[in-house]
Parts: sequence; structure tokens; C-alpha cells
Amino acid sequence: MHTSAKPDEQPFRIYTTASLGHAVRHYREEAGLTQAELAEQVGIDRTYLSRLEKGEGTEQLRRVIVLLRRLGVRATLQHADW
Amino acid sequence: MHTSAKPDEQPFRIYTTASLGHAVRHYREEAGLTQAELAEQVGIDRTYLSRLEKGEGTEQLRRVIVLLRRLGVRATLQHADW
DNA sequence: CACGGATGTCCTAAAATCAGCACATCGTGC
DNA sequence: GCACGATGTGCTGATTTTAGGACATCCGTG
Repeated sequence: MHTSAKPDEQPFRIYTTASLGHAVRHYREEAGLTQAELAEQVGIDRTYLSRLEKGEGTEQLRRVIVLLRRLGVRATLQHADW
Repeated sequence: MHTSAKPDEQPFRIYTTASLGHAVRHYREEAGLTQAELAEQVGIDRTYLSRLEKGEGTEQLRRVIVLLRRLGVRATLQHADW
């Protein structure tokens, strides 16, 4: 018990807004939150979160970042050319 | 010449819209593109890209994804809890 | 199968974003 | 210092998104 707590999970790769939605749902469920709870905690509407998870793709980045922070998820960017 | 081409770069961690802006600028410059060129290639306005790189934070995720794809950048999500 | 909680979806008004122009500023080369 | 390309920024209208309510659907559980 000195380095990592949940190391054995694959990161999600985000290609589309739909894949973002899947990831958010995964982390939300893992956190044991309902849509209503998470939405309220980050100040967005529940129906909006529902649509986001379904991948409607109209999200504003600012809201997504708040959402991820709340879920303890880190977003990283790196070269994909290999 | 068998595995990776540009392996020795640190990934960018995205905490805020400002850090996204920095990352986009980094990859754009690395690609040798001007704002006008990149903006035109992904179908957004140059002034909008300028503001995005400055971190104004009002972007829609859909546009950001197109931008990253164009720059050959991969976005990933993973647990940050450790 | 009735109930309750969670989620999906339609609709509208209200709010926020984006494009595009004009012009300012910054760097660099001459 | 001037010219020129690249970038920053204020502004406005047109477009798009979001909140919120209402209701449907789905799924466990008793």
C-alpha cells in the first residue's frame, strides 16, 4: 500500500463524443452515483448528463472538465503517431 | 525503426481549458502550422482558434476533437486517484 | 404485477457560443 | 524605423446549446 490504488484499469481513448459518453458513464457508475447526483454536484441538468452519456456530442469543454474532475479522472493528450 | 517514432515526449495533462490551449498550441507549432492554416483545415475561424489557445474556455468538445485528430494527438482518460 | 427509482427523450424559452470583420500588437528581416 | 506575416481582441448578429418540465421506459424488488 504505497503506490497505486486502482492501477489495473485500461485508460479510455477518446475519439468521438460517443466514446467520451461511455467513459463518463463508466466512471460515474464506478463512483456509485446516479445521473441526478452527479449532475447536481457539478451544476448541470440531469437530462443534459443523460444526453452526454449517450454521446450527443454537443458538450462544452468547460462542463466536461468539471465533470471529470469530480469523478477523479485525468485527461491527457499525447502523440498518436506510431 | 520498428516501434515508435516520437516516444520521448511527456503527455499533457488537461486540468483546465487553459491547459488545453497550451497543448493545442504546442502541437500546432510542432506541426509547423499557422493558426490560419489549422483553422481552415478543420473548418473553424482563425480568431476562434486564437482564443482557444489563449484558454478562453468556451469551446465545444466536438470541435476540439476534430482539432486534436488533425494534429495527430490522442486523448485518454484514466483514474487520477493515487 | 404494482411500486419506485433511475434513465431516456421531446419540447420551448433563455442563454451562450461562433463566425467574421476591423483593427491593434508583436516579431523578424531588411 | 518600415514592411509584413502572425497573432490578439472588441464587437455584433446568427446559430447553437442548455435548463427544465413533462412524460415514457426500463428494471429490480417485494
